[in-house]
Amino acid sequence: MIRVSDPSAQPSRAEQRRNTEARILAQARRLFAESGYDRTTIRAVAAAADVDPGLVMHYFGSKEQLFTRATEAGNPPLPGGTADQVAEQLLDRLRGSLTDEPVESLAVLRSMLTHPEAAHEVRAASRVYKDRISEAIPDDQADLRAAMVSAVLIGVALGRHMIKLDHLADADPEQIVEILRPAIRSLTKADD
Amino acid sequence: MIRVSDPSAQPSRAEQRRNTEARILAQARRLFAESGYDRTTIRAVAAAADVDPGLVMHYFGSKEQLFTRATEAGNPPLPGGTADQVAEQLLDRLRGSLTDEPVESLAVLRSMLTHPEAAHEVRAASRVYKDRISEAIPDDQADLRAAMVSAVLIGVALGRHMIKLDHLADADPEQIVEILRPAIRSLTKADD
DNA sequence: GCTCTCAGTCAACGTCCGTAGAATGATCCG
DNA sequence: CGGATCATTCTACGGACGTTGACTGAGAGC
Repeated sequence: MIRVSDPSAQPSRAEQRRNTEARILAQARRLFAESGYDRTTIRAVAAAADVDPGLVMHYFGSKEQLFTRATEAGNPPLPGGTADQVAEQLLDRLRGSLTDEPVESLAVLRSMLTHPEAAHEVRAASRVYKDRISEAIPDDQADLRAAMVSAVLIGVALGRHMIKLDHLADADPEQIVEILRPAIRSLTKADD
Repeated sequence: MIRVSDPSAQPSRAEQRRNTEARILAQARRLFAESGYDRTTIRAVAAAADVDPGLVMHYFGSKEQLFTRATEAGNPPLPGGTADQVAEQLLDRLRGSLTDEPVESLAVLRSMLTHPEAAHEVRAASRVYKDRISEAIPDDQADLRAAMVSAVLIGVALGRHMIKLDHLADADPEQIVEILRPAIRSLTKADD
């Protein structure tokens, strides 16, 4: 009997550990996204994962490292291209984040104003955009424009998912994208 | 001798209380803006104001009420007008917030992702914008567009003051306003 | 001058937190 | 079968927090 490939078999010890670890990580992501770093306690994560708090420490070392593990995912880099192509790629990203909310991103966003490491991750993610945008628009303002694109996208995601601004929280994602398209295009174009 | 009008006189008891209260409020604003609601402790505020923690409770009742008092200020309502006029008023507001950072607003912004009441205050402030924008553009998308304007402005303020995005954190305010103008105008215009 | 008021201090409470370390018991391997 | 390994739990420490209530002492009003 081959344990690894038999789904009906009882899990091996290694499997069980992976399962437990994954369960803890999933609950950690959820709680970090809902409540942010400070208000999420290791005890609460452990309870949600039906596990002892000590086990969370045993596996992840500290709350800080748990947060790091829970939020590491990395948005894939943009393909790049012309200014208009980049703008459209950014709008695609936005559309995605408006519908199926990636929970790792929400955990980072929720904590970025009070937890320095979360803010650092946001800055790092923003640089990914910057590089593509700066390539596409050969302007001496390109870097600033790129940063403002990030700021705008962050603002819209925040307004929808966390602050829950009236009319934005429950609007049709496609409509949001349509309204925002000219704004993004104006930011990713040199001069005016 | 008229106590009230003589600045060299020792402060009356009432004056002294007002001074102390103001000192506590100023430090509370500063710390809430720097660290957010959760990470700001009453003990820290009291220490910064050179006062006993019990006194803060005595004057403000609770940490929650201290936060409310520290963040109440209210941005004045927009004058209103045509779509382009409203857009220009919004950009003026932005320019202001990019330079002399009103500390009450920063306290609210810093806490809005983790403290429900702060988020509520942001939603309330956003409605002020919404009303003027909706007046200016007779579109059935007006409410959504207004919310997105708020989201964009919040995103830029956040990116500059709190996340400190590269190139945005130390850019010239006027340049930011210029770059953002077409984007805001595209949002405050019906159709496209 | 004698109360009364009130700004301000002090010490303590109960609670919750992150974390440490010993204990337990099932599983793995030789 | 027997010992090593390791997933998991239990108990507890030390510190920080919001909040409370008793206390002190200087000014205000009569």
